[in-house]
Amino acid sequence: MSKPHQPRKHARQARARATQEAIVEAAARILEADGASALTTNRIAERAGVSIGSLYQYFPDKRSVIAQLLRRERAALLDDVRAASDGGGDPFAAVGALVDAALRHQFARPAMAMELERVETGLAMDNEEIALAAAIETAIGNILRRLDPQADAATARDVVAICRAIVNTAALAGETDPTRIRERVLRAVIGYLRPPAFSIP
Amino acid sequence: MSKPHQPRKHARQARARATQEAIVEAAARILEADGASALTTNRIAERAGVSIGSLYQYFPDKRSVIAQLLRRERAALLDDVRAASDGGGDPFAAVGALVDAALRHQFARPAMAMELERVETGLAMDNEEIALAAAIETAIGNILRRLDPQADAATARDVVAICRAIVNTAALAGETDPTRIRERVLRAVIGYLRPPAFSIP
DNA sequence: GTCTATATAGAGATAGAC
DNA sequence: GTCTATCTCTATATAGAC
Repeated sequence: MSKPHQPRKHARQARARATQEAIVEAAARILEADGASALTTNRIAERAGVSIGSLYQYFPDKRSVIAQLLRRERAALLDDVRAASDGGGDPFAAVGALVDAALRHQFARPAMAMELERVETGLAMDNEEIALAAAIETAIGNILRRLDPQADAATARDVVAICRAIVNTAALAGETDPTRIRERVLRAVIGYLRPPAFSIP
Repeated sequence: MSKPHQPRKHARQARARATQEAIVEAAARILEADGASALTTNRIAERAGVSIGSLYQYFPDKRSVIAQLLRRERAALLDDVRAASDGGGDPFAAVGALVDAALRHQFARPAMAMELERVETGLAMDNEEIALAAAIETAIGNILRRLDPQADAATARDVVAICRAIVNTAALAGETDPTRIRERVLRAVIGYLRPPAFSIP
């Protein structure tokens, strides 16, 4: 059998996927290194090693590049959260695993996560993003209800918000020790979930 | 004595101050109504009822308009926090007053506060802003130490972050009842401050 | 001192050669 | 399919009349 000189269809598709992923990852790296204001289509193309024309071959506009990065990150978080909810029966351990997932997600690339959040707020969510966000909220709610039977959608949102806020603030202030931050996040989350025994004035 | 037909110096200064304030408030209203991406110098001038040329008579560049808005908001928060720390001896009441101050600040104009935060992150702080932020942190730390003697700068940052995060998330999700939100913020903050009696896994 | 008109720069996006 | 060159738009900021 001679060497085929025309790539098969799925080989081309694989190459196309790789290029798409390179573009998305280039956007991630720019966010990480230089922030949201540096995220221009020309820079994305340059960093991805393709021309601006090629970028627009793969994505209809800038927004869709960011949207795909968002989907990628959210899908990874969803996987992590679901894995956390599989862990055994101890409710405290489950919440601990949930916090770990959130921290891992936020701490893997803290600057990127922060800048992506900033960009996200200015973007309308499409259907797939809404579905992912809802799935994450549901999965988190399932875990939280093991500790706090009244936990609802607002509870899940608050817990995510607390995790993000403490990690982002710590990262901005130059903290780098995840265990110290984990301890603080857990205190806030557990305290939030279990109504304190003392009275609130 | 005839009607003076030339304004005195401090009258001119007062007019100038009023124009400056009108420009800053116009920026605030644009953030509130249309978000950070709509905050252009032309729109600020238009909304303030002056021409773009006049805006640049009062501010050297766009950044300094935003900076003055930031200073205005931070100074107001500092006043509120200091007032909260004056209240009597009960540490829980003091923390409650602190949370109320933060909520009042964030809830007075939630959309504006959120968008201003977004803009802020992309801006380098000047000396006056750094001083204000430090003063706020110190004042909060003084209150927190009444409940938690180990409270340090990171503690104060975390508490502010928790307040902001829960309020912003709630506002984004369409919640409007401040008392419900206050209860959740207090649970998270008090839980964060007092190490729980049960063990953390 | 306030305006209109405009210079300048950089963004997103497209056209058309190869 | 990928590139270079470029269009178009909109932003910040300035110039110069009044």
